[in-house]
Order: sequence, then C-alpha cells, then structure tokens
Amino acid sequence: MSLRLYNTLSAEKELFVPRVPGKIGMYVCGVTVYDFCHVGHARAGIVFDMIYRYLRFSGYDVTYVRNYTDIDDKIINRANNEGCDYRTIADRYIATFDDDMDRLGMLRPTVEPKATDHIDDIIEIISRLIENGHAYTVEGDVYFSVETFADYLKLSKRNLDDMLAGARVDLDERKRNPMDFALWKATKPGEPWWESPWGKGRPGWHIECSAMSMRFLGPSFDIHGGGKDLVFPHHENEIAQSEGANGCQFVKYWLHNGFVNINSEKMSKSLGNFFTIREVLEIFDPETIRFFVLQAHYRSPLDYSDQNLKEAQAGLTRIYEALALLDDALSVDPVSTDTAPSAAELAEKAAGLLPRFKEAMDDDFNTAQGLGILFDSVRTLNRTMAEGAGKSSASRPALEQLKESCVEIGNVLGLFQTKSADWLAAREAEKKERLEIVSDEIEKLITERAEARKNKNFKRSDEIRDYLLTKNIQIIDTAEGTSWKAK
RNA sequence: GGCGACGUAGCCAAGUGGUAAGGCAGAGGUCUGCAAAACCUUUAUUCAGCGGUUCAAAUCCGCUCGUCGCCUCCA
Repeated sequence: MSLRLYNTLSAEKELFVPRVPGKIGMYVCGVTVYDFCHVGHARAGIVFDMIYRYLRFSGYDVTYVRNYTDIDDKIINRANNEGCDYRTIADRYIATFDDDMDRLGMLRPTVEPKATDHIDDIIEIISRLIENGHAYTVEGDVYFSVETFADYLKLSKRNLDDMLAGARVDLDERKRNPMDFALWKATKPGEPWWESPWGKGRPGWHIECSAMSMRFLGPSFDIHGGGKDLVFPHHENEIAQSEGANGCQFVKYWLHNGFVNINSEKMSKSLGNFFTIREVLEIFDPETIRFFVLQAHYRSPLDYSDQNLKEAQAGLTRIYEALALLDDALSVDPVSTDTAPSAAELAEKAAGLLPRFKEAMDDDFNTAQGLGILFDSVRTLNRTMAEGAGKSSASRPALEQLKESCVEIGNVLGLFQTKSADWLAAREAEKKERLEIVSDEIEKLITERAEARKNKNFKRSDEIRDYLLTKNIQIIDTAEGTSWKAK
C-alpha cells in the first residue's frame, strides 16, 4: 500500500509520487503575525505537523517550509493603533505563535522564513513578471494581469466571468481587469517601505509565498498546504505568480485542511467567534487538543465545543490508561507461563496494529480511522490484561510489540509523548485543583469509613462514600486499601 | 446571484459499489458488603427525503429539503 492523497488541483485522491524519489519539498502557509492565534490556526498547524511526521515516518527526506507573513495591512494598522513600529507587532506575534506551536507539541519546520527577509527575492520575481508581460506598473503599484495567465482559477475551479458577475471586488479604474491583484504596493505616508525599481513600497499579499517557496524549494515542488480558505485567492494567485515567472508547474499536490466551526459556523477573526490557543490551553492539555483535531479527518469540518473537548479528553484518557497498564506489566518480570484465553487475539492485534494504522494513514492521512484501529487494540489489551496476561511470560512478546507500535503511532500523531502515569497524574491533579474539599478532610473521612466497614457498619460507610461523591470524590476500595480520585 | 462542500445512532465520527469501524453517553451482567475501575453483552434492517442505474448503493445519477463554505482579510 502506498500513500494516496486528495489533491485540490485535480479534486481527487491521487497516488503520491514525489518529484525526486525519497525526497519531498513541502510548503505550508503560516500566519500573518498581527494577533494571537486561535483554534483554527491550531488545527492547521496540527494537521500539517501530523503530515510532516507521517511523511518522515514513511521514510522520506522532507524539507518543510512554513512562513511568517510579517508585512501586511493588518500588521501596519495594529502598529498605528498602538503607536509603534510594524516590526514590534510582527516580532511580538511571531514569538507568541512559536510559543503556541511549541506548547501544542509541533515539530519545528525545516525552515521558517519571514517575508521581510526576502524582499530582494520578491522584487526579482516581480521584475520577471513585468518582463514577460504578466504584470504591469501603475503609479508605483505593480499588478498581476490575470488575463495573461490562461490557467488562472484552475485550483478553485471558477471562471473569471462568474467571479466578475458576483462583483464584490473593488473597481479600480487603473487595473486592466478588476481581478488583477497587487504584487507591489506603492508606499503611503506612515507605512514601512523598501526601495524597488518601481519606487518605494512594499510587497502585496501572495507574492511572499511564491518568493519564499522558490528560495527554499525551487520553482517546482511536491506539496503545498494551508487552510481551505486560502484556495482562493491566495493559492490561486501564488500559482499565477510562480508559474507565470518560471514557466513550469509550481506545485504537484495541493492539500487543504477544513475549518474549525463554532455551532456549525467557521471560527474566524471577523465573526469574532474564536478561542485563542492560549485560552484553550488554560483548560485542556495540549494532547487533548491534538487528539480532538486528529479524531476527525483533516478535510472535514470540526465543531469546537467544551463538550467535544471533554469527550476527546475522555477518549485520550482511555488510551493512556491502557498504556499505563502496559507499562506496569512490562516493568516487572512475569510470574507465570499461563496462556490467557484471548492471547491469540492479542498477538494478532499487536502484530496487525502498525500495518493497519499505516494503511489508514496512507489513505489521505485518515487519522480518525487510525485512532479507531488503536482503540480496537486497546479493547483487546484490556481484556487480556483482565485475564492475567500481564503476569504471564507467554504474552510478553505481544505486549512488547503493542508497546512499540503505540510509541510509533504516538510519534506520528504527536500523542503519548508523556509517560502514561505522569499524564494521568497530571489530569488527576487538575481535577483535584477544582475540588471544594481539602484532602485532610477526605483522609479523615476515609479513615472513619474504614473503621465503620471493619465493624460492618455499612450504613455509615455508605453515607461517607455518598457524601464524598457529592463532592466529586470517588472512593476506590482495593485489596491494598482505600484510595480516592477526583471525578 | 455564481461556484462548491456536507447531511451516517442521544452526541462526536470512519466508511466512495458487496451488505454499517471507533470514541463519548446509556442499559443489563461479571467483580464488589455496596460502589468505582476493568471486562462481557447490548444500543442505526439502516446511512436527510424521494426517484433512478445495478445481481448488489450510505457509497453512482437526478430532484427536493436542510446546513455550511468560497466569491472581501482569513488556517
């Protein structure tokens, strides 16, 4: 089985064949750094981090480029509002972006270029576009002439006439076609600027990605990714610029992730219905957020809600509990040679886990199915453990294989990066922080209950248990004694 | 108005021609003094609706209804 992925350009799943065997160039649109990132940005980051990890796991040598767009109208506006330099704003939000991504457990891309470090590259591409007739200058601005590029709109599959009929574009008399877009903008008072052959100005949106991808990956490369909302105009325009300048295919495979929704509506800055990554990290741990994102296919919409995050945490906890069971069993020597009734099934699940996971991932990165397969193994593991497999030398090879496979899967998904016992303890500690009862009192009541149970005073012991339950304390009786945990 | 996507159990969610994964929640059972956890069993004759193609459709085609997205900055 080899990797197949959905290519926005062809609108179908295609067999993935890299341009150079064994090597992959991948460019993903980062963010415009003018504010904190929200959960929608987190999804895009997590999805492409997962893709990056899986491609590497599959044996490819991947060059992963993700840019910062650090010059743009919004950054300038914000700087003006705060009375500071655009650089101050850009640097501040580059730092918060990095921090958010690190906390979410993202691997750093191979290169993270900034648009303003590539002004020369941008100018060079624009010059070429003017030379070969794809662009024209007007009063210090430079526009791309969409009518000169026959393939324009091939990615978003529209046509110019329909787009114009909708007519929400600004009518600028200086443009040859209303759909022409800016490659270079002449400077206005109070704006940062760079020298160019067309006078002082700054790059338009879109051109920086053509410049940076070309610089680090060449004129033609394998994978370009981003959110669905970038298909038009951003990626469409990148194609026009890059193919117009280089005369060769820009990108072989276009990948686009679906949105995060709130009540079925797209989470977005303009609607104001967003939660920032740091807000959500106050409530949920990073892996819960990753798990939540990866439980859906990357192209599907994903509804964000407190309830859905809680369910994700419950699901992830189930896996971590199984991993803890596995860790405990493997940390001590086996004491029997008995074969558990389900031992054969466990061996089969252990051997099949990784191949089945790969098969799911090879089908357009189907992490939802991959996690389903993992849960399937978890159920079998729990059963055999309940049958005593953990103590038996007969089950060791299967348990070890299962453990190794889980580690590999975790490395691909960016999950299970914490020792199972520590992760569970951390969740437990979070719950305890929310309790309205001090542990001294709990301990006192547990002691009293133990006394009552010894005297067969079950009425009193049940009273204590039920009282603690109203305080979200769950009593757990074991052969070793009584413990408790927060619900 | 143009273009496009989606609609699978109480909720979330896989499944693109061969007879409905998985998670959460729920019910019954094993265990327990009673509980909890874990395990076992169970929860969609059915995939928005209606027609059509086919030996066979959640999967393909058409229509209807509903939701959302892009067309303006947006992951």
